[in-house]
Amino acid sequence: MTSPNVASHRIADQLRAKILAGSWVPGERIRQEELAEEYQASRIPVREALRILETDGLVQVVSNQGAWVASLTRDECLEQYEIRERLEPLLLRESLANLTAAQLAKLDELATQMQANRDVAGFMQLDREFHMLSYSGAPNTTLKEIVERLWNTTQHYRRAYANIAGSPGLDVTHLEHKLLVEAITRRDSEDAERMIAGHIRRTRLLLAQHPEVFATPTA
Amino acid sequence: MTSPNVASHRIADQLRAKILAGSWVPGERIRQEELAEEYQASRIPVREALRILETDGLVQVVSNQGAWVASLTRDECLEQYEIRERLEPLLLRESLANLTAAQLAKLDELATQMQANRDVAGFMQLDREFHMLSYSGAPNTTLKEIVERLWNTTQHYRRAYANIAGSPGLDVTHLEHKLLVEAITRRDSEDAERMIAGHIRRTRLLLAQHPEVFATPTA
DNA sequence: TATCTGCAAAATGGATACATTTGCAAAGAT
DNA sequence: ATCTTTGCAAATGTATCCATTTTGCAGATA
Repeated sequence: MTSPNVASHRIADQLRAKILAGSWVPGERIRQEELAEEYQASRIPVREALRILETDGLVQVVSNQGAWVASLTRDECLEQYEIRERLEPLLLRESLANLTAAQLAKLDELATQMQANRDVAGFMQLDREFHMLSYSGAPNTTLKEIVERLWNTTQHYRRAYANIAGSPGLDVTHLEHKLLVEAITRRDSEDAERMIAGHIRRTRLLLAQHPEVFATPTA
Repeated sequence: MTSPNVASHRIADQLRAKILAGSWVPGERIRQEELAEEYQASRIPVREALRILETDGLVQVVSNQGAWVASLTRDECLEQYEIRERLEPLLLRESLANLTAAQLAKLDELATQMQANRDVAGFMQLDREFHMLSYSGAPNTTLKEIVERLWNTTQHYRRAYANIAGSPGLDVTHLEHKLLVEAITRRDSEDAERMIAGHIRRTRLLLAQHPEVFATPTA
């Protein structure tokens, strides 16, 4: 429950958006006073916000040392993709039957938009909206939260890869999206499960081939 | 990284232990001032502690209303068991090859101890130690964290069921533990995966038959 | 009797000030 | 020259005080 009239939530929301958008990158130090000044508040709500974002998996807080934008090693990132390969098929299966015709149409529209879109920021947003919409029929609260958290923590590396691959590199991805929509529209849960697992798996294998995505900027 | 010389962590650690031990039950209101007085601190570190425990899934915090010990509906609890059915086999597989002979011996010893043990509190502790040890060979940090979180949030309902079932009701559980140890000792990952998935699944189906476990005490 | 209104008590949210810890840099010793 | 120690500056951790929100009850009204 995120209420915008509470400072800690406002700060958390804005910082979350900035991290997901890539304005803050993994490993970057977060100073409490800096944020406090930026958002015209004291350090107390800033600290609350950092804890909230820690729950989201976007920030790491260490006692007496401070906070950093959460970062993953290559192995950790690949591990999270393996987890997604196990969980998202389950989530999609639970969602499938409850998606409305309007939602199915919107899924197809999003897949088409993504294909036409040329910039990475647009792709990131549409891709996320597409997949989350495909899960929106599921009543599973915990599973949704876990999956969303995994999307959060891997978002930066997905973008880094998209930047490297470029638009032509995403052609297969767009095809997969179309096939996924088709399976979902047929309400074919087995096929849909296979598609989403394969979709995630292919991305994992591609990411594994690009260690430069996980290189630390400096240090 | 939990450092005991920071008040917020001390409070979080002790409250976590109390919740896991069952001294605080799901749905119970947590008042900041109460905790502050109990632990001889101001409300600031208490608030931090509540956020930390929220990350653990043990506490739910709502703006301007307060904090409660996290509680699950029947459906949510069963959902978490389904998630465990997908994730713990993966975790066990990753762990299997790296377990030492000494750890295998300890696993068998724990299974035997559990069988001999007659009180529920002892069972809860030994059972948790047993399964966590079986996963200790895995390098997967995120997966371990997710699984541990799921154990935390479902702990109360597992205990409630153990109390209802009583010692004789756990006979099959003990047998499953022995079979699991055997499969692990043979380094048979396929068999071990099947065993752990079935073990979790059976508990889920038993829990599903006991709605009284999820009854809210009052209100 | 049931419902609504409004005030007061209690609990949470936040700001300021102070305490403690950490890390780095410069000085000293081996 | 390298390693250790010491001390200071910067950042985090906590306490106290005040503001805001919520909640529950008392009283009025239909």
